[in-house]
Amino acid sequence: MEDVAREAGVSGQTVSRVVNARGYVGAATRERVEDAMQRLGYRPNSAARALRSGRFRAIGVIMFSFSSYGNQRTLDAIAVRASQMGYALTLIPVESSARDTVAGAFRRLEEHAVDGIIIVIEAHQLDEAEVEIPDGLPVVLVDSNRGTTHPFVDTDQAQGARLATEHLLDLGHETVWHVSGPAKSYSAERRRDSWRQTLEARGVVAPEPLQGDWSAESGYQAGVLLRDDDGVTAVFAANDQMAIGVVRAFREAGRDIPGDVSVVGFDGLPDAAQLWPPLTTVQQHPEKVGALAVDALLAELDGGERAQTPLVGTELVVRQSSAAPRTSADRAAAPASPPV
Amino acid sequence: MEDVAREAGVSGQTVSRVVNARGYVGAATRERVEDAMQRLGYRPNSAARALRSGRFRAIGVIMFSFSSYGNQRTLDAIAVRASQMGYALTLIPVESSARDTVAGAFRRLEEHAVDGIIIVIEAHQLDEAEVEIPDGLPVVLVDSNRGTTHPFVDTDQAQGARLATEHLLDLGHETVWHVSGPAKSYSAERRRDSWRQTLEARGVVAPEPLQGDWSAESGYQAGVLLRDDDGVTAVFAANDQMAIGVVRAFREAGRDIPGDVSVVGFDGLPDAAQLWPPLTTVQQHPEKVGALAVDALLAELDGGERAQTPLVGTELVVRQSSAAPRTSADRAAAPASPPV
DNA sequence: GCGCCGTGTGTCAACGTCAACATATTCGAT
DNA sequence: ATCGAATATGTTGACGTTGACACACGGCGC
Repeated sequence: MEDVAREAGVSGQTVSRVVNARGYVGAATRERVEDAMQRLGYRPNSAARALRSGRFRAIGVIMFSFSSYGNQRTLDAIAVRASQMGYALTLIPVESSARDTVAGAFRRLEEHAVDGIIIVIEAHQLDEAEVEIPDGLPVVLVDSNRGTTHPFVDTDQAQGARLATEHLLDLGHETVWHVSGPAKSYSAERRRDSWRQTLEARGVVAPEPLQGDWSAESGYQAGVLLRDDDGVTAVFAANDQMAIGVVRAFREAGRDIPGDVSVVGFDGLPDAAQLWPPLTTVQQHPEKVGALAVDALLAELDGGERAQTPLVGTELVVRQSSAAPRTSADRAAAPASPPV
Repeated sequence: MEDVAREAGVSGQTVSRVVNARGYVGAATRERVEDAMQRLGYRPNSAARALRSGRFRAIGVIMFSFSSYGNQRTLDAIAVRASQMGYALTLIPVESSARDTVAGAFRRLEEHAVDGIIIVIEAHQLDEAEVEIPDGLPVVLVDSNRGTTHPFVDTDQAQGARLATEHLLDLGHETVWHVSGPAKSYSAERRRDSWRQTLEARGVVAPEPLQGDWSAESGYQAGVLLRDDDGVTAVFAANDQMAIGVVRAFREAGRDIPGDVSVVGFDGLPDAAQLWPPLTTVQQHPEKVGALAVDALLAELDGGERAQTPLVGTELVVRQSSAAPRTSADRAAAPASPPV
């Protein structure tokens, strides 16, 4: 900065004023300074700026590595929104929920230069990690309901699961089986609870849910358990990947999708439409979740007020993996042939 | 820091020495200081540190938002490795390759506190953006071959494409069709070139490749064009998503995979094994790419030497979407029925 | 007994920026 | 002609940390 000031024949303060467009600067002077900045390739030093102002214009994100597609998209959206708002994003990956790992992430983040933190980790895993969230920094939680102490943003899991379950019931299926996500997952819990409630509201008995771990492999294993039971005609998988595994299991046993069994997923993976058969799924909007999380954090930062954030809605996308169940007459007529 | 010093009855400098474990500090004093830090919840201020030392202990990553699965994984690996090495990661998303967008990303990154930059953007898109990479900062490129000016790290695209093509030829297919990635993509280009060379090395004429854009949808469209030609018995798609689309197209027309047509992908999506049929693919290792990129950058940072980084190898994973072609006898015997 | 080295601690200045204040100039209103 | 407001620029100090240097003390070898 000093060099620029000398080059332009002004004081450092004037350079500062030009850079920040604050206060009065003569037009000619401004031009001279801008010229000098250009020539010398001057870039303001953010460290000094941060030191002076106490603001870093950076947001920290704590997130599991190897995260789900949805979380990756959320991160992406957070990055985009933060960038729009002139904030940088500092990413702190956490490899497991082991307590010291998560705690270590917080420590690193505290030392690093951030004005606030967005945590994209399942609530239960957070609980498990027994992390005390530092109080100096504003925090927003995603995918979590530790809502009493910090604002949180999330998809409306319950609504989505209801849409999926009702869709299958409306098609005429007597009941709907469920392949749920891992026990520790808050989202999985919400989807499972909502599925059960939806069935019960219709006076239908909910079968015992099978538990997966979000992976297609676990969906396949659940499908293997289900496929030998002829009574199973409709399966709601808690995410698209597990739905893929379920489909594979049934197909492998020669049971047709959706002829013999309807399968609905959850997530809205972009490729779900191109699977064979194209997968009926609940479309999430992680990009909205990410943007809302940033907005909520910035609101806390600026105003100090706790932003009230609504849950982000989902939509059912009906494709070809779900259909009305075969009547017993159908079944006799066409044992197991692929549809067009 | 001042408070801690007062609390412990020492000077600020001694506190600094304790924090950084540098220089001589008496055992009793150290303990007193550590105690005081604990009590007061002292955290060193990174801005001041950076200002003083000129080092930020942070790495910037420039990457397209909505990036491919592979790049997401690479980012993840970069984050993990950087974190291990005590570096924070600053993520700068770029929404399009429009010149000012990318240039803007650089500017933001220069202003922000980073010691070096890793760029995860296709080389051609970089070229197009006509970005001059700033010379003050060490830069490592991923997914690119602008190798003359900066070190670069990448998957061995050519080797992978060769594996896939040779696999199909070895199964007995007369030739191999190819659904390539977008024209602007360096990876796509390398995979296509290698596919062609492999065919020519075997004295086989390469059919005209079809061009997709990495999406399953585009793979489907390519598949629609191919499926009516009975001569097509083997397709190598430049990524798994397009392979999914290709499979759907053939299935939709009643042509069996792998009975009538073999399909091989590229990427090693974790769910590829659970597709129906499980997809033969070329397994990449983005986690290695990310780690190497960080290592190369840190080597530049510390030593100033240009790290020599090898290409990261791939492996062919043979699953059930590829098989020997039917002989004409087979074809007459079993027109189009699903395998187990 | 003298000087020297190793150890432990304090003082000072500087990193680059910007808020606060001080100063200088111009111009219109009285 | 004088004053005050608006405009334009300079000076100073402080943000929190740490490197350079200075100082103080005890033990060792000669």
